[in-house]
Amino acid sequence: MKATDSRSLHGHVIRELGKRIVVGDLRPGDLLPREEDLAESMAVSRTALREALKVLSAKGLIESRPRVGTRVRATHFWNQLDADVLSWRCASMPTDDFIAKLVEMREIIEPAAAAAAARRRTAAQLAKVEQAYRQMEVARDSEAWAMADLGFHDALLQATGNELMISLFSVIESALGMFFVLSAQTAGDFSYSLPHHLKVLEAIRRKQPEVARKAMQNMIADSLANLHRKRRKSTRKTP
Amino acid sequence: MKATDSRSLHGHVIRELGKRIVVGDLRPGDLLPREEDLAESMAVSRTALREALKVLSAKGLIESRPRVGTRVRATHFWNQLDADVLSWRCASMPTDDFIAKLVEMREIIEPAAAAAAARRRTAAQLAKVEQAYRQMEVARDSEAWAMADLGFHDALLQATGNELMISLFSVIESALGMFFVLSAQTAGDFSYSLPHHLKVLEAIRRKQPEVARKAMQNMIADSLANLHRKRRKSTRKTP
DNA sequence: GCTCGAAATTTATCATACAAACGCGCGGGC
DNA sequence: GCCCGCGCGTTTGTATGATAAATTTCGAGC
Repeated sequence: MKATDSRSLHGHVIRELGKRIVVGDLRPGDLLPREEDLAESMAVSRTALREALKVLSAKGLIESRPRVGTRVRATHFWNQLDADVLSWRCASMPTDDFIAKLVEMREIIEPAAAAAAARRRTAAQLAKVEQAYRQMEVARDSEAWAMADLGFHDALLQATGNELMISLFSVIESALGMFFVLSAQTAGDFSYSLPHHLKVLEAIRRKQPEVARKAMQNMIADSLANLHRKRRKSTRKTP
Repeated sequence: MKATDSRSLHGHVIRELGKRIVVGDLRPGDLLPREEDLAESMAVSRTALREALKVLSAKGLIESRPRVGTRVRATHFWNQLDADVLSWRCASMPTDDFIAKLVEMREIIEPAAAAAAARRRTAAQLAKVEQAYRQMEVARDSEAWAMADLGFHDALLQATGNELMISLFSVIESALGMFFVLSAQTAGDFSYSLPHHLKVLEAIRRKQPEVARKAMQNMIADSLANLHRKRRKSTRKTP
């Protein structure tokens, strides 16, 4: 996905205020300073500030009313699935709890996506998945493999033909990508996960939704177990 | 969820332009008129127009660059899960195809949510679900039942403790609500679906994730079958 | 023909002014 | 003494005009 352009001035304001809210520096119910004061304190014009406030308002983070001011809304109003909101949370809140929620979403989507792809894929879409798989087969270094793996999952998502699922997965995946570097998979891994990918591919080719779902579940389970094992072995960052 | 306030001036511009883009009146790649001209054609100041453009930009619908202008982005950049984008699609594109995609998402989320709720619910959260169920039991008119039903699903979602799931469901549900009036369930229905709700509740109480998932799947399947049956009987709006 | 630079156009940002909405307090009526 | 309504002040909403920055385009020079 795309995050708000931080280079532009109001983009910077969006990021700054958005982070402060998501992190909890500004808490729900809190009243922001007057626009004029806030603009001054961030060294931008009121115009630029207001453009930023409008965007944050669209993300459900704040609410402005004449005479009363701008206040932070309750968390249940936030667009939790917004790419920015998600990335701000990821950038600051390294609680395993939140990561677990992201992983849970991934575990829900991907098997369902595999099943949907198996049910509805066109010939062209299947070809794309097959091509991605072949690129995984011939991948030599871990970078090429990571790229091909990404392509496989993307092709699979496209084959579902459901743009809502595609969008959801893309958001979740990019958020997860901020924790687990994609190229973290070392050379030993693909000989490990390649058969899983093959099973998913075969199920999609044969249009067997439930088989595809199960295969994907197995793949995820293995991947997670692998990750945990590695995490335990390597430097433990968890307190 | 909350949609952008249409009463305010820039809110109106957001809705107007957003709809035009989502509907396809303005197609990806199209260049919008200059800000000054566009502002004039919509009878607002350039300030208000720009605030609207910023919001649409945050939703991924458009992209502005100096000297080049503002152009509609490709659909795969759109925040498909944005409440506004979804509602605009619903308000204009009554294709059964899109509804099917929404239903598919719901079918994916709810069983998973039921399972998660069964796995992690606290005592307080269980109490909320039970309370909602009891209100369904005593509901006499269809309006009260619809309200209680909504409460049940909400309590269940809350019990998952995953705000991402809550947000996703809320967005999908409100979009679906634009097609199927919630109170469409007539008196005959709840005696029908109440046992399903009870099974879900029981599974959550006993912390049996897979049982809860299956029960929810059954409930959805019945609900859909019921809907199709009714749709066929009543006036057919489909061409 | 190619390269580099100046110009023109459009968005980005700013400063200022006015309008509208709304809470708050004051004052009058009962 | 208490309630109701009206005016005032504050803050956001909108408008206007000007300037800066970016980037495409076109032309001049080699």
